[in-house]
Amino acid sequence: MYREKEKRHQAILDLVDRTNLSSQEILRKMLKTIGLEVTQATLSRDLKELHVVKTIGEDGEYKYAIMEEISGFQIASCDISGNLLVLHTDPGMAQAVAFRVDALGLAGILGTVAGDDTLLVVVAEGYDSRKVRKDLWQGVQK
Amino acid sequence: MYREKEKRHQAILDLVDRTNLSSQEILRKMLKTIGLEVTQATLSRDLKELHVVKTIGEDGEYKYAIMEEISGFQIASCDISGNLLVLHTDPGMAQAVAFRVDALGLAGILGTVAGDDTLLVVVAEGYDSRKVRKDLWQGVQK
DNA sequence: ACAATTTATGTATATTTATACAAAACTGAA
DNA sequence: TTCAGTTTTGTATAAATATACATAAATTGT
Repeated sequence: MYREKEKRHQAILDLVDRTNLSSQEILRKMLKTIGLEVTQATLSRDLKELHVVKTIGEDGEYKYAIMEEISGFQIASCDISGNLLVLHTDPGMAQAVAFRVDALGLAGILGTVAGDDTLLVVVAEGYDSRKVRKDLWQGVQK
Repeated sequence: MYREKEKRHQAILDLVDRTNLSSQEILRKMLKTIGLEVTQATLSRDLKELHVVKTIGEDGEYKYAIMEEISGFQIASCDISGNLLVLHTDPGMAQAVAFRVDALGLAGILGTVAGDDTLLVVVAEGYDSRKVRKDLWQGVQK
């Protein structure tokens, strides 16, 4: 069941990113439609872990959003080793950062694997890791 | 009484910035100690206006904080006219930005006056407005 | 495989936050 | 000043969120 949580976390980040969620109850229903059934209590805990917060949108309405630091500032370092980028993040933030990186859809990135505070980014063959890092960094800054 | 609200908003931003507020009730009590008595309901509305959100701190505990965009991203423009900087912000954000600017404590800045979405920054004599703008911008990013 | 430990989740509920509504305070114009 | 319109606030309460506690599931070490 440990995998369920991860999957759900991904789905949550995804939904938070793409839609305007105004309450955990709505999020719960959305998750239900994709076969992920949990209670509001669990979502409260998930959101806390994921650093997703209830913000005020441009329209003045409440809306859940990923905390801004995630998109850039919470990356502590980004080193290169061959065709791998090794990113260190604040504790527990690797998943969220990975999500952001994936969302960039950079051609030079084959995929990511995230642990708790470390993240591996696999650079595609024929791409310069240094260049990819630069693109990643730029893209991730908002 | 219109002035009370402004004063309170300043105080709120100040407290949010300096202390770890975990609930509106605590904020209410703090404000009370400095002679500002309002109900939780009013604070809920204040925080919405000020774009102050309940985030998760580094220690994993809940904590109110000014939304990050405020510190930089919500500045739409920053023009120079003589010894004045004229900043335009998103609607209702001028106060919050002014607070941030004041907090920088830059020697080249005499003071700020904020409306709703516009903010005047008075540059001290003997300082280059262009340089001050640069410092302000830099300081406000983060 | 088993026991011990850790992690995840639901249930029930406490706590916290948002808001409908009414009243009060303020504003601008005549 | 007085009136009409606007804004702010409190009260009461609805709505939303967090968590104590119990249990189940997963993990670890043997």
